[in-house]
Amino acid sequence: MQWNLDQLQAFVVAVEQGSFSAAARKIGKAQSRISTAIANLELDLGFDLFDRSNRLPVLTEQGREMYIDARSVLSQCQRLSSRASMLAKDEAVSLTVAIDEAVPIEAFETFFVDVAKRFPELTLTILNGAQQDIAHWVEHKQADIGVMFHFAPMSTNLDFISIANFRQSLIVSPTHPLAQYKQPSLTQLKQYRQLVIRNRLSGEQGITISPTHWFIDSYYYISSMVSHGVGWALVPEHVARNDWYSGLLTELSTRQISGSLNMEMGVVKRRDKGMKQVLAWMHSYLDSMFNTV
Amino acid sequence: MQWNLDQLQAFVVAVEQGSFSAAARKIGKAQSRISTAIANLELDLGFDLFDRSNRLPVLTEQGREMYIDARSVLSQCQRLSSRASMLAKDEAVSLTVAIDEAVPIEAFETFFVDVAKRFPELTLTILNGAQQDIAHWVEHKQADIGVMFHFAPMSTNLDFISIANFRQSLIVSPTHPLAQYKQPSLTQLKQYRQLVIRNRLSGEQGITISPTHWFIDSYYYISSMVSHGVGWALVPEHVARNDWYSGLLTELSTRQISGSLNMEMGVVKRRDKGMKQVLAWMHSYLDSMFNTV
DNA sequence: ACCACCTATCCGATATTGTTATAGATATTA
DNA sequence: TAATATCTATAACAATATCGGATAGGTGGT
Repeated sequence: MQWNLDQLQAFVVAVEQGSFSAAARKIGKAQSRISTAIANLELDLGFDLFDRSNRLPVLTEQGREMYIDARSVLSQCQRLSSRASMLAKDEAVSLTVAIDEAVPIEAFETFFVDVAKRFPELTLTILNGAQQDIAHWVEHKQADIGVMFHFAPMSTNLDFISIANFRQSLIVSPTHPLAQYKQPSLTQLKQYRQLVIRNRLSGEQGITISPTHWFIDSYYYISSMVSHGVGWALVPEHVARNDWYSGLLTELSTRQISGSLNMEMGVVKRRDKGMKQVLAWMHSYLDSMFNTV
Repeated sequence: MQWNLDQLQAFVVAVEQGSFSAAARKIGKAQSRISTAIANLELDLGFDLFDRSNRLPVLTEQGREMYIDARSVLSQCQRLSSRASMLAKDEAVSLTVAIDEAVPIEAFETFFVDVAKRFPELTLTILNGAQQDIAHWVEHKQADIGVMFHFAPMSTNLDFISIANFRQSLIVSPTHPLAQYKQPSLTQLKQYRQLVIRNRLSGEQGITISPTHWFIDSYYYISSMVSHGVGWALVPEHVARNDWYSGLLTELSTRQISGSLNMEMGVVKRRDKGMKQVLAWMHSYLDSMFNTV
């Protein structure tokens, strides 16, 4: 392999322009350069790329194959260049987004499509983890940005920007004693076991009402256990919605529960990391996605 | 973009070897070349790739990104080179296989996996078509090789190499009058409409027994019409097998039908096309796949 | 302090690449 | 058929880049 990119470019442009002279004009070099470049390339590859028996060169069968490969090499080079110029402007070219598994992922499908459209060269990595992993990943630089729920203040290294509120649902199994009450009172709730979300790492935890309660670190485990009659729980509305429909869970009124039942969903990022263009764009996108509709 | 492949190679090898000197030894060039190559590359990209404050150079954050891109450019180049050397040896680098839709495709899954293993640089295209399309595609160079059934002699331009025999099944709908007989006689069969396969282009056709018959150009249309009680038909065993199980079709004995009920499945290729290595390999593979087990 | 090994830079010889000019070939047009 | 325009290939020569070797300066380990 001694051929070089100039030869490849000469070849590709010649194919696309249909003649060596036209290619030379297009690139802005002397015609002889195209001619010799392609001749050398052919010498190096070991076969002819063009059939020159006619006035205009026409691709040989092998040339047609090489054209495909040459174009793909050049487009890889272009990708390298464009990513390099992003880096030169101190812009990010790869980004890891960590999303709480309890966040409704459907809401982000169009988001990711739009990211791909807006930043075609961006290498995006998506991590999906339990509640407690998200902030941890962001804080320890395994993720650039995270989307998660929270109740309590974050580590001081992290910025939390709220982008949406979710109502919490009070759920029980249809066979649970509480299921007979449409609007259970606090006293009634306190008689039964409550399953409470609790962040394994930070210790951050949800609203605790009943004196008998278990802490669990995943909303999905919680709703599964609730459906088996282990107790009652407060979970984000969408987490349990599928199970209402299938009859595994019943939703009860939360009117008797004092205090805010809203959970914030938001974006976390490291405080020390600059708000690069991509991050800024993502944030304003998510903000308008959830807050203006 | 004025950087070149030598610079990228110097960069990549330097990363992998951990030092410029080691990279120079590895490539077999003077150390100064690596040093200047990388310096020029950095100058061109607009940022440093290595942090040289320590004894050994260590990748910067941007360098880490560029390393990924550089490696992918070089591997594309390698692909181009290896495909070029195939072409120089007059070997095929891309191949189109056309497969009759009536051929059981499951039989070819491991085949394609093995092709990919044996010829990693091969660009494979698979066409799936009705009976009559296959030979046509191969004859008109839209496919290099075809897998199909046949009864009658082929065009003289085509080689047919038999690789397997399939039994034909006699099928009727469970509600069809013939379904009451386990072993229908020829006389009985002649009383009802037969659905016969017929190649739209070549006119090649299957065994015709009943004086009242329709010609249809797809086995799947045939078995679908048979299941609706339109008539009876002879089709390759596997085409109808799913429908036996689901009760849509009944198979009857073919003992009373004289003549061969075997269909040949085989490989077609143009007679004028040389048996390149890939084709030879494919043929012997398919041969042993069907004939030695 | 010494040694081994590293990177950056300078230097002269060499090779490559680039331009211009020209010759031969092939379509188009009058 | 002859003139014209346009194409490719190649020679001649200038500009530039690349080559290996030598050297200077730095760093880490003994």
